[in-house]
Amino acid sequence: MLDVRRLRLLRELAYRGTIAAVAEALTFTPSAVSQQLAALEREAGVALLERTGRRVALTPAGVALVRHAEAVLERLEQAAAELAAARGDLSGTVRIGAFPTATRAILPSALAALAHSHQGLDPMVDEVDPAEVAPRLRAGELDVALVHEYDFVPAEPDLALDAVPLLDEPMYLATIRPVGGEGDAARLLACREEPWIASTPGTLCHAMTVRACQAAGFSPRVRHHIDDFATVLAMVAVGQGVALVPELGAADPPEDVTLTALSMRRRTRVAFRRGAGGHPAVVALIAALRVATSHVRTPG
Amino acid sequence: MLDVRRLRLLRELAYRGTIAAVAEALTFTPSAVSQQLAALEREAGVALLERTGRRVALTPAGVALVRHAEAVLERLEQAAAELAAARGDLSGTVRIGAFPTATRAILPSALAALAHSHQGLDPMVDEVDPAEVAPRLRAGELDVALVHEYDFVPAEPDLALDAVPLLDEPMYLATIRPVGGEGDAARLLACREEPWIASTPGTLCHAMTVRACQAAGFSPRVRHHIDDFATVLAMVAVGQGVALVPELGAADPPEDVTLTALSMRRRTRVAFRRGAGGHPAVVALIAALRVATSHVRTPG
DNA sequence: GAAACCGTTAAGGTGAACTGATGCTCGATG
DNA sequence: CATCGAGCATCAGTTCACCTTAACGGTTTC
Repeated sequence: MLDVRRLRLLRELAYRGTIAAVAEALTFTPSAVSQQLAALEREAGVALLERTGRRVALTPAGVALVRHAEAVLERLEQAAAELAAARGDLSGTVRIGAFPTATRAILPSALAALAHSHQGLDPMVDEVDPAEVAPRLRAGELDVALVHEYDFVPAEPDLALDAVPLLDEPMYLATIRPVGGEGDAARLLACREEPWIASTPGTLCHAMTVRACQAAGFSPRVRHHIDDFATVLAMVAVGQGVALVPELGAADPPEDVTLTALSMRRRTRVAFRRGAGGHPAVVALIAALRVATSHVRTPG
Repeated sequence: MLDVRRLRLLRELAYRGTIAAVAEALTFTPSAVSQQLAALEREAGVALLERTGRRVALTPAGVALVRHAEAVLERLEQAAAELAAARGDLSGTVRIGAFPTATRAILPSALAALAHSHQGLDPMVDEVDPAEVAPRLRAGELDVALVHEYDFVPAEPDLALDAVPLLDEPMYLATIRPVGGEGDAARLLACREEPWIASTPGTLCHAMTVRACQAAGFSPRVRHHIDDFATVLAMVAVGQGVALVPELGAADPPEDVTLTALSMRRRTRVAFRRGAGGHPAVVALIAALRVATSHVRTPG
């Protein structure tokens, strides 16, 4: 019988591309991963890995096997979720991953709601880099994660993960003076000469600002890199530049700031391992998130 | 992550009902099975087994978990089948289980066809007790098996196994003198005073004869217990009794024997582990069986 | 009431799997 | 072209999980 632990290594290899990365993700040494994959290959009787240069790639047979691995792992996840539901007590730790912006804007009230509805549940928040969310969910280091998806910055689908929509907010253009024009492009173009305030380079929010401006036909001159939208608005208020902020980041804006609604939107989703959607802790957390965001949520 | 090997033990327990039987089926000691199931239960956090007297029974949570185990094992079987197909060479051993009657009547020509079409394949036949077919298929000791199903003796469905129909033959009443009457019941009743020749008690074929007569309204007086239908016909020919034989057992009957076709039938199916239907060796063997039985097969 | 059966527990041995070290190949860099 | 680093494979050593043996307690049956 094929060893599921080894299949898990193979799946991880399909996502990460190198044995070293797999080893780091699952806290093994590369040696162990190499040995186990070699054993899997021997057992399979077919070449699953192809040594190309100093990397390894999956053969077609390897890719096919990964699909089966996904299915098996999903079903095991379902089984675990059902056991947790049968356990009933709903205690234990839920590990939540979130970007800094989501942490500040959504999680506090969600955790309050969760504490109220499920006292036994012990939430544990990890602020994680967006790129690390998917791997850490797969590896079981996180149970649920909040992920954003902007127009112009689509999230790539992950076969091992599932997600449900949570928020769908409009984006606002934050300026000092009212902005004229019709349509997103015209309004952004009206600010092409202004200095811009964006998030830290490398983040989704940063890419969102840059790409939106590029779609309007210009490259923004980014003066400040600030992640917290409240701070961003404060900077806008004192004339340091203009910025794009989502509705959740634009609550209670400074008086001097003008917010112009755009048609572009930010969608927030709750991601979890495929199969874990029935896990009572996941269900409870999603419910709490919905409660916490019910005043913002717009029908998507 | 739930351990699939342990889930396999749990599934086997669902079928067999005692830990000792599971241990024997999978060639472990009862101690090992007990320990592993205890570990699974600890891991699950829910009671999966209920100690009732000197036996154990599955709790509802245990039953639910078994369903997941079935699904996982089926998918692993599929993966293995796909790997075998990718391997392509189609070598190795196929273990075939069959009742004695099937062995004699079908397998020789099927194996000849297989040897012709797939030289690399190494068939290995095991004559097995009907009751042992399902467990040994599940345990991986057999890859395919021929199973019979008579009217009055339906086979019980097995969630872990799959099967395709192979044969659907009429049954014959073998006598010395022509039998009058219309309908199966009338014809059998005409022989109610005759001595009967049936198979060994405990076999399906034995049950078939007894139940058919009971359905006709009498209990047959069984004088001889003989499994081989050719021998049965020879006994009928010398006046030792009457018998029910399937078409495959009635090829080339002795001159003195009268065969009266009945409406009751015997269906033969090829069983294999769920998920293994795509395994090239299974595909090849089924094809060979169809070739070997094509002269008998009636549209079912 | 004895015997057979079944499941659990404790103790001990074995093998699988992981770590750490070493060597090799490939690719990038100056 | 030489050097360096990244990445994978292999080998030896160790640890730990799992299985077996042995012994015990409870239950059913004759």
